[in-house]
Amino acid sequence: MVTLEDVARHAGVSLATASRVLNGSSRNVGRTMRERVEKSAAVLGYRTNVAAQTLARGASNVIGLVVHDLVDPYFAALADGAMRAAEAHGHMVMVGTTHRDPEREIAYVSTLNAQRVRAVLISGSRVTDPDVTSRLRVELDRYRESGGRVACVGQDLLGVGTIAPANREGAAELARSLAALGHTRFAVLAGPPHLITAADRSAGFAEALAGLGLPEPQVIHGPFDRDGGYEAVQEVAGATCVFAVNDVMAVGALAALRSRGVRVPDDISVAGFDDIGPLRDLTPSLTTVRLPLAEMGAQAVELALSGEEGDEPRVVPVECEVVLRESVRPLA
Amino acid sequence: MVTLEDVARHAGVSLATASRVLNGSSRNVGRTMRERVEKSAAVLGYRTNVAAQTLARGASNVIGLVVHDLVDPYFAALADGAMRAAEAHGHMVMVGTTHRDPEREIAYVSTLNAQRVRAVLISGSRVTDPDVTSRLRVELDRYRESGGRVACVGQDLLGVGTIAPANREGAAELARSLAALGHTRFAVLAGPPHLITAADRSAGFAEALAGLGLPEPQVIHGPFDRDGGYEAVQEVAGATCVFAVNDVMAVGALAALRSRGVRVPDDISVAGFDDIGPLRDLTPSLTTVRLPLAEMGAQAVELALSGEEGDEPRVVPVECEVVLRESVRPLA
DNA sequence: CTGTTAGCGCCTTCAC
DNA sequence: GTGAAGGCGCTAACAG
Repeated sequence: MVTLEDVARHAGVSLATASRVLNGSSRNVGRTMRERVEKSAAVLGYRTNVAAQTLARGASNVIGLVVHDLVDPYFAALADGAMRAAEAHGHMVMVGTTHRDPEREIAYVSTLNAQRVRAVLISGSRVTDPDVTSRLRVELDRYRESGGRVACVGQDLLGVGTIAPANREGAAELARSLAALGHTRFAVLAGPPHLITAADRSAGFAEALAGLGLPEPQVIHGPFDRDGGYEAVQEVAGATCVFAVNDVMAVGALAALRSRGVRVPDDISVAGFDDIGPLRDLTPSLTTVRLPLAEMGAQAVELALSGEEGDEPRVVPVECEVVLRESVRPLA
Repeated sequence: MVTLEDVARHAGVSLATASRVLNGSSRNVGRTMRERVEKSAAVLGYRTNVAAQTLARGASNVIGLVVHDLVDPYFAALADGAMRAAEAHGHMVMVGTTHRDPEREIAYVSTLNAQRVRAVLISGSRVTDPDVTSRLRVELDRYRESGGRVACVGQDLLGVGTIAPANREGAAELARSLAALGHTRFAVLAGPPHLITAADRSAGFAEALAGLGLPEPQVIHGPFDRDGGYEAVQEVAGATCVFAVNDVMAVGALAALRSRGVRVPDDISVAGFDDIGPLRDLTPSLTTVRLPLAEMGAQAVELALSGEEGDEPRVVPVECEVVLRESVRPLA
């Protein structure tokens, strides 16, 4: 293993000088020495030992990202955006997948703290259980006390900078668009009650309907994934339009309806939420609420990295946009 | 920032003892001291400084994963499998996304080397350009010389342990299955010529047709992504069955056909390759060749971590399985 | 079983 | 502009 010292010796300069030219210091080094060092480094095949650098500097150049499930295109898109932004700052991204277990979210923050990552990004819905939320907060606070930066994508419940999608408003807007098409009887595939994102979308939708004087939607709970949508839609009764609180569930719903010979949108309309890229080519194409996922990931990086140590955490609202597509049709 | 020394002092023991109880050492420590240390650590909120640990141990506990594009479900699934396996070993995963630029693959290996990661996983198709391949090899060799482990998912061209999907055979098998259904005139959406995965699948398909005495397929090159499939399929002329060398391209092809009012499978059959999970609910459901993506990711981790320093690199073949679904229909 | 003591590789003030 | 030297937090011999 080639060390800085090897390079310095080979170049006939001091360790300090070698350090200054090889690892971005603000100090100036003379042309001659600089070139000698660079050449020696190249010849010997020197690679900075980031661990040593991190130890000496007290700050690393990696960003930790905690997601629920990388296979879910929602998080893949978020991660992609975060990685692009991180790279622009010269950082790498370390990913932790909780597979939807909130306890592992806490464990990851601890692990990332141990890694002394530059920043931690928490993404995905918060849960209603105040106990896990507060334990996560404790862990995050501990991390921040030692200089760590944190940002969250989702609900502003952690006392940290947050990229906050307008789930409630987006769902409400969707409800109004759907109602404008003549629908009055709705069903909501609402996901699990303990997931706040799901609950917000469901509530926003219902509130908008109430605001229009329409009857309450039929609310069906279930898992937040494809199979959850598949199962939940079986219980729909009497609705002309189904709102799945995320696109992945909507896909499951479409599959279930198709398998039962129910035509979408002829027999029933379906809408989702998120506007997942890889799902754009579904047939029928899915009416949904678009969230700029990649951007949100990038924003989270910027938010975490920006600002001073003691700043009040900022909350950055993210607007959604209703996208009407084939899976919904106007009611005669 | 609480250090091991703080904990040791607080517990009234030596640094060594504290280290032994807190950071998995094989050495034994007496009940009393052990408990005192654990309590102090908890009270003070101690978190191991992994950078210091890595420096002292000369080995980190993170695994580097290089992918082409995380948003591509192929890589998301691979990454998921790798992360699960890594976690079983107590490792975390750092992801680098090349966005399909081979140069960045090389750069990432260098960066991951600097991080002194425990292992590097290279995934995604190799390219035909011998220059970039050899430069990547040089970088990998440098890393391995300093004790790094490497595994590759794809073609065995890097001189490292490799998880090698049977692209050629899988495509050949698919060709035979399709031919058995009565198809004789095929088109292949072949992706870019420089991507070996694409080339292998295309070649395997053509060879199998030749072996059956069938005419050569129409081969259409283009990008390896959704839009590539969309564009390429427009040039298809006279085929009754189209083979897109990956599922994502097949989705693009389906979209293009639909937009032109061409019905699948009634007017033309379409097949893909990979069996991407989130695409299973497409209509019509996609005939494809299944690859156990998550498993492959996990296998890559095991392969990289296993074996002795100087072992001959192993090549682990991965079999594919043809999955016939609705997008293909027997020819009258 | 427990403590002492060198480093691990690099950064960074402080002199020159 | 350049060099010398202490220290970042932890581990792993080596003694006791």
